[in-house]
Amino acid sequence: MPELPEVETVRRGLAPVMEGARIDRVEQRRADLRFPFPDDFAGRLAGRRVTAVGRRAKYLLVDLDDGTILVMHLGMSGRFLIETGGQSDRPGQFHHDTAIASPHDHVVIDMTTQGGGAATVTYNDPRRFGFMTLVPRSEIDTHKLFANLGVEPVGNALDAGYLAGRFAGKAAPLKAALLDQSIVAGLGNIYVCEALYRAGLSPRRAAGTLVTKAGAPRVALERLTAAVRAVIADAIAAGGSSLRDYVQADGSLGYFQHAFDVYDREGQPCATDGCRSRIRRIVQSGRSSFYCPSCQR
DNA sequence: CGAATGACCTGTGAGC
DNA sequence: TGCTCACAGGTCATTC
Repeated sequence: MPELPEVETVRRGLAPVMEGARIDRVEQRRADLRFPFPDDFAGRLAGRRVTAVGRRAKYLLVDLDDGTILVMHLGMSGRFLIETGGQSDRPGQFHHDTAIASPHDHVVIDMTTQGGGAATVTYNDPRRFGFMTLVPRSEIDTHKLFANLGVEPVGNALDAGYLAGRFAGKAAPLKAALLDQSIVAGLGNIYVCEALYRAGLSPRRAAGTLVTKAGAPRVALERLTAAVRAVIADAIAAGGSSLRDYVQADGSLGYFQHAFDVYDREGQPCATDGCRSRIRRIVQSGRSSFYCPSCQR
């Protein structure tokens, strides 16, 4: 899936089209994605005006003028196609009405933008691990999906002291601890691998070893905190990573994948100057971890 | 309780 | 060329 930087990139693509727009019609083409849609999903959206497009962790939050929030998650393969004023971001597709529908276009949202033009946003998701639901604004922090989310890796909430508190006594490997959305919200497999490389820490190292007996962050944890923040910031600045399924909401390609040091680079030379090792792949919690056995301890 | 595993889906690329 | 297999950005339920 899109991890946090990709979701943030999608948010930035959707916001200028959706904010201030009126939803004219929603076509829901199947009863469920990962979860069933709420009852009368399309009906509840029709006629609503969008007041803001936000993000929390990997969730997109579309604020509506009736006090509800359309919550959308992209799963592993979700993406949006945006068409405005006859322009489409799907290659070869010029207008919604004449497009050859993809079998994986699951939700089509027709809108009138703030400027008065027509716009269509189509949600496409081959694997259907994504979902959409509606949550009252007043419940957004206590809702099951959000109540246990950890801090955002951007902004000031993530610091070494916080991570020390969460890692203390943990036997779980750093890879698992960083993927845990209740600790840091929004990290995924790619950026955890990259952050651990930048911090010079093995994905297998126990999280608790980065904390002193007194509960303070060790220097390595300071490095890791900075690495997480930096890799996420760099990826957002690059417009995310475009892998198999993921393209920016405007159809252009993010380019952070060219900046990967370790992810999907098994057998290739380590990028560190003077290091003669090759990147190794291991499986942890059923996911691939890529790392340099020399630089990461 | 924490940690590991399988399940949910389809598509793609590698290897034979 | 066509087949089979491993694997893919994420979570969630189940099991130890």
